[in-house]
Amino acid sequence: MSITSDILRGHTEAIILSHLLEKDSYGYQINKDIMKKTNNRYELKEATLYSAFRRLEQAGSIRTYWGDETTGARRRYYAITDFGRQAYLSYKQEWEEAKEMIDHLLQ
Amino acid sequence: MSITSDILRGHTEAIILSHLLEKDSYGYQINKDIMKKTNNRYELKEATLYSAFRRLEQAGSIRTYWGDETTGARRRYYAITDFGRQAYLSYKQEWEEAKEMIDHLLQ
DNA sequence: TCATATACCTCGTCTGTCAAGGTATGTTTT
DNA sequence: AAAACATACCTTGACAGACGAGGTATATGA
Repeated sequence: MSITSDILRGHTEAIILSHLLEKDSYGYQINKDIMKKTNNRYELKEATLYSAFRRLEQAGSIRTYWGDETTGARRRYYAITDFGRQAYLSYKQEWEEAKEMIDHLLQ
Repeated sequence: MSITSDILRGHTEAIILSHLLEKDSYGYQINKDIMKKTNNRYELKEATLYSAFRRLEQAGSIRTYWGDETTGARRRYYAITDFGRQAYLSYKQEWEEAKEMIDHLLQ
């Protein structure tokens, strides 16, 4: 596992929630968006993505529904819930605190 | 496992290296120093600390020696190597990049 | 027809963290 | 004198998130 992966560990759910704040989306699209947003420096692996979706749904942070595409592969959409919005804010604050702490510990 | 633990995951080695930049130290002291530095908001657990020491030594980032205390419990000191100093700088740069990336992904 | 892109998913492995346990020495409190 | 605490080291086994490797299905373009 690369250092980057370990540094990013634990942020997956927050990254997904942040993405869903704007609008509902589906796995494949979220993956592409994140790659684009980071200029291909970070690719959320599919297995990682789907296991995060499962955790988020179980926690009640997102809900899912099937898209009504009449052509192409079916899409499973994800929507953030009110609980998810709160979780996102909580994550974000934790990140701000952790960031400060790590900065301090690394001088 | 708390969210904080997962966010901090992967920083342990860098935190230790940063600490050893100033002066040689030993496990118990490093642990106390980190707690103090973070106002008790973060405690590096002993098992985590010692497994990090093992990885760092195996990688050649630190070397160890026994202290010459004539009283009290013996202390195993750790010293950063030149390779470790490079590793530290590498970590730090990765952290700066990751930080920017996460900030961007969380908006 | 075959490759590629879109779109979903699962299984098993790896690795850092940590709870729980242990050993030993010295000091302070009861 | 005994018990509790602080200092100091260490190991084992389990957990959980990340991910490599594999799978399924639909549509399009060469």
